[in-house]
Amino acid sequence: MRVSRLMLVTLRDDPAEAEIASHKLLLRAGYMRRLAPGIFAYLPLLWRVLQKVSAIVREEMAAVDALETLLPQLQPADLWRRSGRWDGYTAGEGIMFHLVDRQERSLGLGPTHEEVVTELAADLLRSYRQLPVCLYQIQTKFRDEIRPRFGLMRGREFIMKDAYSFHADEACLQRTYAAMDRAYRRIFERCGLRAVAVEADSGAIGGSASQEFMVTAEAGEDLILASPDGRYAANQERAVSLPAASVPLEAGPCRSLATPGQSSIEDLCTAHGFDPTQTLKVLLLLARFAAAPPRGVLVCLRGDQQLNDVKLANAVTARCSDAGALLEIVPLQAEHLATDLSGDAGSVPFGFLGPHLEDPPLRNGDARAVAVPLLRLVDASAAELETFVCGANRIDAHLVGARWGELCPLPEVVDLRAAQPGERCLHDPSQRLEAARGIEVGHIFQLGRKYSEALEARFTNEAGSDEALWMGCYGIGVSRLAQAAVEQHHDADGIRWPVAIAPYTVIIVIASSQDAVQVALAEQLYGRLLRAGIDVLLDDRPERAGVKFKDADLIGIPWRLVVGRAAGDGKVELVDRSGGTGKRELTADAALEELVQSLGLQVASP
RNA sequence: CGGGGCGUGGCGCAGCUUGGUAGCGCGGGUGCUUUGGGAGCACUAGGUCGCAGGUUCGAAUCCUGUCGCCCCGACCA
Repeated sequence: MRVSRLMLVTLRDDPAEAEIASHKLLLRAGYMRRLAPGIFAYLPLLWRVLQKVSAIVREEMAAVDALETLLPQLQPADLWRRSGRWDGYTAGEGIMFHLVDRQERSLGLGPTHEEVVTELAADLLRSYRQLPVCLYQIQTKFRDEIRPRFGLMRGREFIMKDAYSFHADEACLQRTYAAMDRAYRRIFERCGLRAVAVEADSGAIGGSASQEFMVTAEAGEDLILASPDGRYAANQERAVSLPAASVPLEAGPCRSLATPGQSSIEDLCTAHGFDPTQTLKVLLLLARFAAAPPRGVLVCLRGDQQLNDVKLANAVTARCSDAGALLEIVPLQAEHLATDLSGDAGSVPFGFLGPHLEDPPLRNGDARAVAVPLLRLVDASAAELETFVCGANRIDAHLVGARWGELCPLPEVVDLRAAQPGERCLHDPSQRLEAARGIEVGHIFQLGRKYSEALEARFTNEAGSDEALWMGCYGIGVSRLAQAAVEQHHDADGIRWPVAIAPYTVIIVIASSQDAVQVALAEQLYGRLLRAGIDVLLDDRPERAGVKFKDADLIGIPWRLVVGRAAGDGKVELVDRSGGTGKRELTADAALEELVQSLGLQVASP
């Protein structure tokens, strides 16, 4: 391709709309344009990158016998109602774009395809003899993100590869899951990305095991915690660790302590010389559901620990399975008691809560007081305390030396604390978690039978009886991956694409387009590279050399061939954009030979 | 949705405090010169200052409302 015909528009200044390097560069270098928040036009250069990524994905999917397909993006609401996800995906902070058609039918614009593909499986898969199968597609997904950000990092319309596998039993699912894990590692490696696999929360997709693939980059939205020995890595949402040991509280009977105005752990410890690890943090929260009234949740953590919202949401969801989708969990405020629970706002001593807080007495319609049970959970860090300091459930008072069992029964113990960098690992307490930031570019799940049971996707097993399919699903954010690559591969001058996903592999720069000798040699090289099957750009624009060098650096073509002063002697310069071999003057043939060889191709004769 | 910031030629910005009818850099076009790291000179096209009200003799500037965009939080490939 000739640059003069490429519709290349590069910008000298950083666009005001972009914050992070990759977003700025993709805009500046003419790869994309924003149409609306989270909605982008992929310009020809970027489309080539996306095609190259897709080609690698297709090869690796083929290698694990996945079948490419293309599923509908307009999806009937009924299908989503049957899986139980319609409300969660459309109401409240749901992310599904949805609409009503002229026949008054509700439709959603596909944010993901578990429902559609499971419906297909229910129709097509009847016998264990057909299993396992894996379908995938590379397609635009629509998600009404609460806050689109950073260009392609979090778009409302983006390209995703999503794959779904179906199995006769869990062991088979696990084999495919493992094969996908390996395929994903190959994909990211072939794309030239440094990526790490981490244990992950399954989120709204559901299912059991899941693993994310993170491209490490400072601009990443996720925090990864990993052990130095490489044996453990997890998203902080999911990560587990050993908290620091607590400082034992001096022995003695449980006593009351006046703590006027000391409603925070910090105030309490400062005033009385307690260590935060000796205290109990008691949080009163309100969980809202799609299909049930709100419910109060009482959570106990050790005073120095932080609540992990994701773990809590999972715990609440698991214990309120008939309440419909969990919409949100918010700190319970005094006004909630009256408005959401019809309770008495004065009855809860906020700031001085203890685990023995009674269920809030509520006024029913007939004015009789009824106690609505709180969902009570305790984190292991708090459950392990022999004695502790906690709120007395009276304003301006705490208890010192309280014990589980004496004060109140120990609530259900659940892991609810946020692991932090520097904490000891479970698998080897001599290892301490290290933090890194990452961009999630892939996520694989063992879904189990969640969708197949809901949508009655059943098959006949070897024994002749009917059973629900086992499922897995596997996603890669193709457009996000492209931007993540830029985030990981750029310098002060512009993008430095890995060769495998660069829009073009080589750019021939004619230093002086007025020089007939240079033009002739450049054209000859251009033809030979084209014939060798190399993706080559010829910068034939009547610009000064400096402009072309700047643009070549900015758009990030891995190899630059400069046809300049030495063209008369048949010599050119070969420049490696990643800086590997620097700038060298070679004969045209030698340069071509080297290029072709480094790219593993056959040289074409003049 | 809550908190913060910003809307001025295609892009990046100044002007607004203290109202007087719009400016700089880049980019576009034409010509001459230049020609290996975003050239110089000259000429030129292009903006009802997000929108709507209001105050005023007069509004980019002051007031009210409204819309849009960006950043921080909930969301996720």
